[in-house]
Amino acid sequence: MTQDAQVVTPLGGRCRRKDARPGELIDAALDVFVERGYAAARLEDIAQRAGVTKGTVYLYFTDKEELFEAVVQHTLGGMVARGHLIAAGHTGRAADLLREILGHWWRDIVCDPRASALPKLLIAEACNFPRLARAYYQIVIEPGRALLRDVLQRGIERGEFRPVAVDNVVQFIIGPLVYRQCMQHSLQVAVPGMQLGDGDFLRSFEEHLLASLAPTVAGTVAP
Amino acid sequence: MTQDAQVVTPLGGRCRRKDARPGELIDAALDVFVERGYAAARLEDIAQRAGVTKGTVYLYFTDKEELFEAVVQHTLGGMVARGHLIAAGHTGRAADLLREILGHWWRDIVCDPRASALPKLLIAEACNFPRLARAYYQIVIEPGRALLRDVLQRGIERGEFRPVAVDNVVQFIIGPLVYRQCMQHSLQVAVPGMQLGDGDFLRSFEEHLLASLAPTVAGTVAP
Amino acid sequence: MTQDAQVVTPLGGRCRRKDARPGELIDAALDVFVERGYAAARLEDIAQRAGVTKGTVYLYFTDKEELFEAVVQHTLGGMVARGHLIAAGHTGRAADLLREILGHWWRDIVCDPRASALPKLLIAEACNFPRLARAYYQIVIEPGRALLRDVLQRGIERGEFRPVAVDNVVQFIIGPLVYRQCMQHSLQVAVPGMQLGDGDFLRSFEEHLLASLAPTVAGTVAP
Amino acid sequence: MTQDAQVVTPLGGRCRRKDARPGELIDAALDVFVERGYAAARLEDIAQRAGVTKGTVYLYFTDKEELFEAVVQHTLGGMVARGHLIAAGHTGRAADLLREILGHWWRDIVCDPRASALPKLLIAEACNFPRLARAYYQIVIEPGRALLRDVLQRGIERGEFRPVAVDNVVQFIIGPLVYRQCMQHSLQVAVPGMQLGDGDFLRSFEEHLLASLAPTVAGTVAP
DNA sequence: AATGAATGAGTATTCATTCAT
DNA sequence: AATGAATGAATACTCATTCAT
Repeated sequence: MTQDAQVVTPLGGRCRRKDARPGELIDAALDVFVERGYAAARLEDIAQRAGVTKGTVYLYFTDKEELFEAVVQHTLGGMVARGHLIAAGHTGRAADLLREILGHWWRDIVCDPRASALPKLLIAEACNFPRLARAYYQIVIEPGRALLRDVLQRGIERGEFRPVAVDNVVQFIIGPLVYRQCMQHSLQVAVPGMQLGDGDFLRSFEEHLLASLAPTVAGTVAP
Repeated sequence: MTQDAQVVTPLGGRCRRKDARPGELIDAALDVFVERGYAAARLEDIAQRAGVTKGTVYLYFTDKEELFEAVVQHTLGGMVARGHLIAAGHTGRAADLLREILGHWWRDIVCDPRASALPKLLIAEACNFPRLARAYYQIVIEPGRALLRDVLQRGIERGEFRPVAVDNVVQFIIGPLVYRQCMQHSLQVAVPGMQLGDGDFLRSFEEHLLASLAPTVAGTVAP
Repeated sequence: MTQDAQVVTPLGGRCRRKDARPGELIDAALDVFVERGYAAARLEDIAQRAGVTKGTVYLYFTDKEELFEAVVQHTLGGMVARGHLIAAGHTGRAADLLREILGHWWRDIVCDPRASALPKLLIAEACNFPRLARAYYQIVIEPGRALLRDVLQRGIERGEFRPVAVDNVVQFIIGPLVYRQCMQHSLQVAVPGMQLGDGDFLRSFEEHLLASLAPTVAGTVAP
Repeated sequence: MTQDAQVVTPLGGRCRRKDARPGELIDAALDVFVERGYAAARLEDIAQRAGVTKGTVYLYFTDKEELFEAVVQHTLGGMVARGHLIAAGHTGRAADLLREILGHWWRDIVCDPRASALPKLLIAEACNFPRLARAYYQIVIEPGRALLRDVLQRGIERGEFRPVAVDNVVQFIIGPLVYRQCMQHSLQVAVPGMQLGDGDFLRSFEEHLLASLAPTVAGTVAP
């Protein structure tokens, strides 16, 4: 009853009640899982970061595994929609679309300290959480690839890009960005001076990709 | 001959193999670390797979952590050194040198089901074992980057490559390969049908890089 | 009343006794340490004797060593303090004060089968637990010596005692009592018939000390 | 065969052969047992200090317990004989005999870093090695007490000492010296600045005892 | 006689999970 | 709904002991 004071939040904002708890726990858990990895993450740390005690976690999640899965599922949701919307509404040049998609990836995910952390988690735990791995594959990876495949194919069909092995090039696009995300949340934390390229990474990367995709006048590329 | 007497142990039980043991333990440890992850790997399992008991591990390594370091050092330490040798002895075109280095990386690491697993391990555990992360950085990452930087710079100086932001391009080279290695040991294990590109990945990648690096006749690249 | 609800636990199982637990654990630990010695004392035995399980010990003490320190502090910490209080409030003859202090030592420590066991423990483990040894020195030994030093000095200044080498005589006072305590918990346990003097030890000891400290008419003491 | 070089020692002294081994091991073991206590003493350290390897210890002693018992038995031997010889041959004043005995105890045992260490060991381990405790009692303690008892009784009979409770006074003589020996090998090792009296301990002690034993002219001792 | 590689039982410590309040 | 005291299974590490050489 005395607690009701909390429900009436002075700022009129979101009040701390049981409805908010799962989200707060998921938030806190994401942080800790990312920092420590699944095995080393302690329920007590997660609870503390969410401002509750260990026991409370079990009111919302049956065990650590379920919490982990909820964290991933919840964080995954926001990562997909945008790309498809962008592609669907785009009518201009394929290069511009590619740039736009990369720009969004960069700003919304790579630069977001929370969103950028998921790949590391999934790479580390996929074998122990195959169900999660499959969800991630279906929700993030396959749609993401399809998106990039479409862009490349569109560009090739229009003669904007040279004909390349689309599925492979998709990996060349995904690889450097995911690699960077992983490093941000692993080695770079442990090795203080470590750099991940020399500034303006996104611009460099766009240029790199478009240079590679540019149609050649003659077959001058590779011997 | 003298060695054979030791290797072919008549009795399955205790046998003296002081010279061979560290290697056998490192081998077994690599397997178990890759399968289970560092934290979940039990010293007893590692020992058992090496055909010894727990205690024996501590005759050769002071720690679980030291064993892990030995695994990394032993598995990848030599690889980068070999790359530098190749580069040092190379006098031909930078593109050929790049191809040669990528070929070695591909065949000796990416295609080796054990060596290819280490980046995933390191990414997963770097935050919890900073000492290990720093060792990996010094043994593998920094030398590897330096190697690729040299190749690129050599190509640019000779006019074989266009002038690019070297440190970034190094990441574009490393990214797709490490990403592939990570996938091989995580999602691909959990998602049966998952593909990592459509065949001839290495050839595609070489072509992709060289196309991007090729000097442009005019500024035709990107607006 | 509110406390009683906790103390009388209806179910033998889990009950919350946060306030009482540390004391119960210290009690149990003293027993086990005395019986087995520090190294041979198993945390599990201590826990069991306190009616809890292993894990519970770690809710209250970070370490076996810290538990040991708590045992020493709790068992002897108050005793010396009491001695100082007695000395501070004493205005009569030094001999009487000395008798009073010895009486307390005798009744509260030598005759307490648990408190009397600590010197033996400390003597046995000091080399392996220097931190503990230093704590014991500061909590028990140095204050105890200071107390006796004061009494002797007071007696000498007042002419009640002859002038003696105070620091040495302090050892002559401590020695027989600590020696007796050690024997009670070692040889006397193993050698059934062993005697530690012939009754009325305390009275004898007081007389012995006061006879030695008595001022001499002439220098008749030693040739 | 090449080893024979060891047998022919250049200095003509005691050569290292199997006959000497047990003694060397006992020597080394005494050191380590005293430093660490029985439980914390590692067979490997003992072996190393004796210049052999762990396995060798088991050629001479069936296990750690037997080695410990051998150490104590062996060291005990030297501690008894002298005192009795002195007493047997003494015809002068009891005080002089007491002084002589204390002097020998002081110089041969208290000041000998090896011999002085036994009491600590036995006090610490008597409960776990009752057989040893009984041996120590019979070989050292009881004869030692008897010796002191005789001296005191002789002094009392001759009127050199006042009539005291002999068995108690024996403890007052033994206590400070044994206490000192224990401290030398325990707290004093761990607490660097610790002092055990202020110099000339032996002289002080003799004086202290003789002052206490001196016959009183009148009943001036204690009320 | 000596070695030292190998063993494996034993224990302090951690942490996910439970449940009385 | 929330707490936090209590649990107990799990594991890294130590060291006395064995035995093939």
